[in-house]
Amino acid sequence: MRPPSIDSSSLKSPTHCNGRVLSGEAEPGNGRPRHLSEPLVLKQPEEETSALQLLDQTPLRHSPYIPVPRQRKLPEKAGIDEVMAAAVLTSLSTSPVVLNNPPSGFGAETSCDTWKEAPAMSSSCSSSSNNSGDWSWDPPSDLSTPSTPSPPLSTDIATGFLSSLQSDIEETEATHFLFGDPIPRKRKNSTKVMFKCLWKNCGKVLSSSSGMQKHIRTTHLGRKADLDQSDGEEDFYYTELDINVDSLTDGLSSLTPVSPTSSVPPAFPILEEAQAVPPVPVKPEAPMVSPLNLSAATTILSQSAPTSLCHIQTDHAYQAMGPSGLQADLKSPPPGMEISIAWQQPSLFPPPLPPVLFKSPSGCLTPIRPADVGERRPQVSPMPIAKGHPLVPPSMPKPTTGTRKPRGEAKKCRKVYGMENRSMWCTACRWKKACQRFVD
DNA sequence: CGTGCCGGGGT
DNA sequence: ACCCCGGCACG
Ligand SMILES: [Zn+2]
Repeated sequence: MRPPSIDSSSLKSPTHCNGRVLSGEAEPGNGRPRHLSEPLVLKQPEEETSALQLLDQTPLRHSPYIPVPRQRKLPEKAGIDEVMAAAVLTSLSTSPVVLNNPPSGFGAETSCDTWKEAPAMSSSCSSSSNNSGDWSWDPPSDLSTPSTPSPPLSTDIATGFLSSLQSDIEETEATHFLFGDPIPRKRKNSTKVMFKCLWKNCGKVLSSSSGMQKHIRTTHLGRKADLDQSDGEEDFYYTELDINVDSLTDGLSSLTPVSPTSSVPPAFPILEEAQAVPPVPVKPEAPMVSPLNLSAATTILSQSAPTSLCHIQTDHAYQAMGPSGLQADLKSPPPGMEISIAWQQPSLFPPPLPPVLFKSPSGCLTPIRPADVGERRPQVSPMPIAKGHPLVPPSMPKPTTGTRKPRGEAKKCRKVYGMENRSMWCTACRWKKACQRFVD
């Protein structure tokens, strides 16, 4: 259509004379990451090393025992539990603090976000080759958080959600690792749900969760029978079984692997009204039953590690992805050695700000983005399908004021380097995308 | 009004 | 895939 003018085309020469003229002062003439051969590059190893050291400080060797329900032993392998705990602990300690929840810390909402960001998170946590996101924080071959396979555990994790959305980080975690996603919910078919008691020598099976809870409460926890309140603690002691009435699959139903086709991302039916286990089950008369107190601990645990157990965030996936392979070292870390953080910067870097670890207002370090609650403004509708109800038409819908996007408060490349040095920005910033270097 | 970045567009 | 920018929410 438009007759191309020679001028413009020549100016725009896509080959190497990129159009970015401004900010050319400090630049050799063009290309942004063109300083590979500069002596500065030598500095890189050092930075890296220090970073590594920093990491090393984590209590990796002796996991100090975690305040975990002692009674809470599942049918088998306490060993795995330990491993799990260790893993969790490790992750936790590696990432100093992850709970930096802005004002609105809601249950359902949170999980909603979780699912959304979950993929990204898991990718940087344990997954190996999952670059689903456009510019997901590309995780180097990161091998930590061994997704310990645990048959029985997984069984109940598959459904654990239904009972308590935030029952236990362990389970939730495992779920995420196993599926890398939200979990499809349950069979839509003619599947009957049963609840099986996991207590030591009790294989009781009931058809209602409330019944099961009651059973556990009274029979195993030795609680008052009349007490209707459930602490959510019971959830740990029973599991849910899907009995396929249709094809009579029977058996254990095991978990139904998420089918790629029907992932139904948004549908997160967590409506724990049945026993609305509050975040802090501080019932007015809680005796001092040991197993119960744990519930508190558990809760805390799950809070302190909300969805994001990642550690260290390598910088921009963008430039790192470059064919030049700047991140050579994260290729194959020596066996036994995990965490091979290799944050790098193409080159020159009179760092106005150290790129790893950022501290949040609360004074804690925030290694990686919380994988949720951080952004996403149009998340809205904590409650799905609000079927046309003449009542309360414009009540909940608080588009702007209600659902405010916190927007991280860390200075990003733009501000740090300024418009002048735009070439120093991380790729994401240059493209007006979520900053990768100074992630919240 | 600057900043951060989503969504969408161009190549 | 790379790159850019309109436009908007947030401060
Ligand atoms: Zn940036």
